[in-house]
Amino acid sequence: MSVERILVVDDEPQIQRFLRPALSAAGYEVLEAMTGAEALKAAATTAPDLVILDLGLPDMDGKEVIANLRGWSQVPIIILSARDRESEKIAALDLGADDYIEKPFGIGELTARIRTALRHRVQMEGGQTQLSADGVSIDTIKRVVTKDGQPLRLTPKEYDLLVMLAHHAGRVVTHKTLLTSVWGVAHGEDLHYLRVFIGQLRGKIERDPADPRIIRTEPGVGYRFVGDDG
Amino acid sequence: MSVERILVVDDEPQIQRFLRPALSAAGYEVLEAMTGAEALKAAATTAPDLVILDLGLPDMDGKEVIANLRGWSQVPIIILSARDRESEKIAALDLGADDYIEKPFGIGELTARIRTALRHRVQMEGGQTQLSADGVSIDTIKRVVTKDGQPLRLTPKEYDLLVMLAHHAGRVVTHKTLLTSVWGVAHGEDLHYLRVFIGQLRGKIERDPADPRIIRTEPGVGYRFVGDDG
DNA sequence: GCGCGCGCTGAGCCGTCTTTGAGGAGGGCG
DNA sequence: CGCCCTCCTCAAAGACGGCTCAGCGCGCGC
Repeated sequence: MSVERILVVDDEPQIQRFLRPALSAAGYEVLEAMTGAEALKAAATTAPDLVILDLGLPDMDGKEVIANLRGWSQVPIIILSARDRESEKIAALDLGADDYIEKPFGIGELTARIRTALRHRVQMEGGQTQLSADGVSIDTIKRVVTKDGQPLRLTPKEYDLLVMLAHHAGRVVTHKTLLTSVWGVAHGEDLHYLRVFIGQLRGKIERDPADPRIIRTEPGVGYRFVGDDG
Repeated sequence: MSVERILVVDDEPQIQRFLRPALSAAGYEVLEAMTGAEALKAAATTAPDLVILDLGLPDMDGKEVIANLRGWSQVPIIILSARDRESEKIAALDLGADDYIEKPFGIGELTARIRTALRHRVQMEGGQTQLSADGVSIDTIKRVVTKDGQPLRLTPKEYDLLVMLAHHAGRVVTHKTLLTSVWGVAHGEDLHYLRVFIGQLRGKIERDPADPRIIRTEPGVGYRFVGDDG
């Protein structure tokens, strides 16, 4: 397993200064966000393995952040909060948070709860760097896509879209997940973008774009990348 | 979802007297055990959906119970404890417990954490084999339904309906439950939708749609998904 | 300035899914 | 036996989602 990446969302610098070295020492890579908007953007662009979220953010309610994240991502979320009102806890957990820790807390407990949350995560083949399907192969390290050995010219958006789909090979990726990760959280509803770019991608990678084998449409839900193993 | 069964392991009668009515009121079926040995036996024989475990047991250390359970079961475990030593929490979580709640606690928080833990279980089960019945198998992670190995084309509503029924395999799901979960609360009375779509589903998954084996009609009540195990 | 590649937007067409309606089979009960 | 309630089937409309194409704007290199 490669190093897990944790997004820490907190507007208090002292918390960041406390958590960053502690989590680094525990072997995690730490990403930071100070506001809810930053957090959503970072979650979409960097796809962290876990999110630690302070409920008290300057720009939006932490509960909104949870709800937005859960609209398109299954990433584990651990809430940190100084508020110990039971209704807050219940609301956050029912919105989809995975754990809720009250301040003050010990770093040992936090890392133990992080390990627990990461255990829950459904095992996926995220670390793949080489994928292939029907003559098309993707090398995410070289950032090169070839079809029958010939290199293909893909635009940045086309490439991001293809990689996102390929990382979830065999599974359906919802419209919202694709839009959020490729275009950003602000475009989670712009379905039309997706249709146009899927069309362009198919034109480049499919043998017969009218009968797509690699990128299948799942009506009303999203798209599915079908790899060589089915 | 059928009624989830929760095993409460605690040797203090007042805790049992407190939890039993509270959990029953929240819609769960409560099983009880007073000792670690009883708990392990009960877990093995009744296969509860979740275990609530007090660390302070008379006959053995709660941590042993966790370790033993984890040797053969993935059932979610929530620890209750009056001991708030951080090392206890860390040890329990790293042994495989899913959550750790300190006494005293609110019943609202407990049920919220129960819901969270049960949510995880559904995710994990989805990753496993998933249900099969009479040649039809459903994989909710890939979102694929196959019949005798051949993938089936199901529309979104058909798929939602089938998954809803399969999640409650062996039990009757009422018309109203199906309608509100697939079509939304506004269509809780549109029984006709259900009849049409059940008909379409049977046409696709049953060997003989006129003599349905997988989706049985329960006249006046609802429908029942019958899995391979009965 | 000019051309080009890329991303975004709008319009139109098409196929499928959903909804709706009508008609008929089966079973319980007076 | 005949009525009525529940359930099933079939078919057609309309709505919706999906695909394609054409065009515009922007930034970059020449």
